Amino acid sequence: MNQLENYLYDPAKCSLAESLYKALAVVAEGTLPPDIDLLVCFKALEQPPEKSLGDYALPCFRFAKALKKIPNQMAEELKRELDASSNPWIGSVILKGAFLNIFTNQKEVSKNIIPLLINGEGYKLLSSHSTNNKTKVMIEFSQPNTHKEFHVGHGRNVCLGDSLCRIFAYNGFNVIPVNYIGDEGTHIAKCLWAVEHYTGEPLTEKVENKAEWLGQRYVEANSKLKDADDEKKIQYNIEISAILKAIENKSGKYYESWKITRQYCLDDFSRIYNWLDVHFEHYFYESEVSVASQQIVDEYIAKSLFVEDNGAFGFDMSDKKLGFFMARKSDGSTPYVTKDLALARVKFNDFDIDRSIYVVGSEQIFHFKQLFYALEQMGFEQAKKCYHLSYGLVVRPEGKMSSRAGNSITFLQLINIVVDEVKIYLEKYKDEWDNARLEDTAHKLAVGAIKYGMLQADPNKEIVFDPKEWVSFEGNSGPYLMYSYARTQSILIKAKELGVELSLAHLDLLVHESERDLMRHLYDFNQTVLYACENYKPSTIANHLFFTCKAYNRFYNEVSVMKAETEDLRAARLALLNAFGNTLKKGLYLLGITPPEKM
RNA sequence: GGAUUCGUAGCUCAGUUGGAUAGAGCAACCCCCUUCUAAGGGGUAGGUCGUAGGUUCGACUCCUACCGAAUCCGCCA
Repeated sequence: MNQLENYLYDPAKCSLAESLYKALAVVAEGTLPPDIDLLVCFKALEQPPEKSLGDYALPCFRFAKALKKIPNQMAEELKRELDASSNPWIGSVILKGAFLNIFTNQKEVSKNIIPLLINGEGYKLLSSHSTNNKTKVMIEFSQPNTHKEFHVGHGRNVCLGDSLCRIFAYNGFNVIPVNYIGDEGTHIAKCLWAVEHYTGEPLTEKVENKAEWLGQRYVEANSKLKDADDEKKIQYNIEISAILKAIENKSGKYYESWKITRQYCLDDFSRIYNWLDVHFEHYFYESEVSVASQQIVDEYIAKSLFVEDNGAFGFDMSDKKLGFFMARKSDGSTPYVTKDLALARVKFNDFDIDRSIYVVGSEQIFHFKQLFYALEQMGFEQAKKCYHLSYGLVVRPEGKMSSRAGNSITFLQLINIVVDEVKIYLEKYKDEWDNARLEDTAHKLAVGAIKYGMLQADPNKEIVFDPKEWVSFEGNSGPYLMYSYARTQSILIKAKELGVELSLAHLDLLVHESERDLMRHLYDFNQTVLYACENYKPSTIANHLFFTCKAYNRFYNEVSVMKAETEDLRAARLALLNAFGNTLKKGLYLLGITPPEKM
């Protein structure tokens, strides 16, 4: 049984796998080939393409081949053995060609799943994994640059990273969420340069959104530079370079201005994270690691791992088709990749982590290949446990989003668009609810709409940002899932008013097709979260929840809970409803979403 | 030239690690609120899974080539 240790969240499949293994041994007359073990049996059990076919499907081709039998005959013999196994999970086994379709014993399923989802034990099955408990995983995400716009693309990163943290924690890992703020570099010098030389009005207390204002100055600086003729360009770059130096030397008026403006931006980030209910355990800052990164370069020049090339220093990786990893520019400053080396060392040494995950856009795939290879060559064992979760850009229907083209949308603008739309829907409650409740519900709905929109797509696909779709709350959307949740709560409230209690005594009455289907979706929840964790894909949870909600809403329409035919059936349906509500809430939590109780 | 991702219905996307007849949501058309929230449910229509080969009992899934879209590859992060 120890082979299936990691799969105990699915007792039915584990049990079926054992019966299958025994059945195979009988069919093989004692000697099974070594490549057929319990795990192979477990993985051979699949889901049929249609639920009317059964709960588990077993294609027999592979076993037939291994035991040198005809597939159809193999299936027949296995059916005979499974029928004789008296496994309580097996309802019936249907033979169809070389496929065996297994219907589980519904009584056993409902008995083993619904109580666990009601008392919460079902959600702890993955977290008890002992290996994961000992593994410290640092997940770095968000990494915003100060003095730059925080646009919707940055929002996708935050949603992804935060959800990943929750998913890893659910799977029992020791998770450390960290941020890495880009508070140093040319972009800041450019911003301050524009403020100093080319802005009519200085930054005062009167400016309402200071971070946004600074972001606009950065954009301004870029267009100024782009439009300048060659002579001007040289002059501008000298001015910018001087500002950069001043900041790095930590003295003078630009340093003072950096401190103040930097804080404005950090405050702005905090507001966004709070609104999103995203929290970090630790913040790293680029400005903290620049000194260490210079030392690293010296250290590895001395060890002759880094070599000089055209006045710059770096690591020649051309034999690995990774080009030249530049660690020090010819002017002596360090590019961001070098700071990543220094930061990785801090993570490994000071935080003693086992795994390191970087949530960064797909345009940096090449850089992370270089970085991980460099870390490996520098002797860090953990380099093998580094993973770059890359994700696609957020683009506009007409193409790439860019500040210059005037089609970029800041994350705050998105928030406002969605909040406004949500409030229109909530108008129906304006006489019933006080303002605080209206605001709170609007906030939850807007967060859910945005996060679901960001997470429902596969990470490495681009998201086409169309504002119209982000405020459409029908079908596959965050509000649809939250609405499904609210529907469970209103029934539970009604039940409470009437003094009706749920009961686990008559779960075997849940035989309606919509009930069976919903139960199956609940049963698959843990499997989905495990898959999402192993593949770094919150999107699979989002999709599974969507289909679970579809099953629930069908159930909702096809049968009545409170007006069930008998009291026993009503109590059983309340239990199923409760199990669904809990699971949906837990699933939404893993996406970073808190649903309102009523909407 | 090198690295990487994507191509599935008119549009936006799923497809649980190679399984059976390809799945949703928008948009279109038709039904269902005196019944637990219609931000809901059901139905109709819509497909040569970019193209061509290969691997095998079986390929949207894996391999190769090509076509198309995008990103990155020494002084921006």
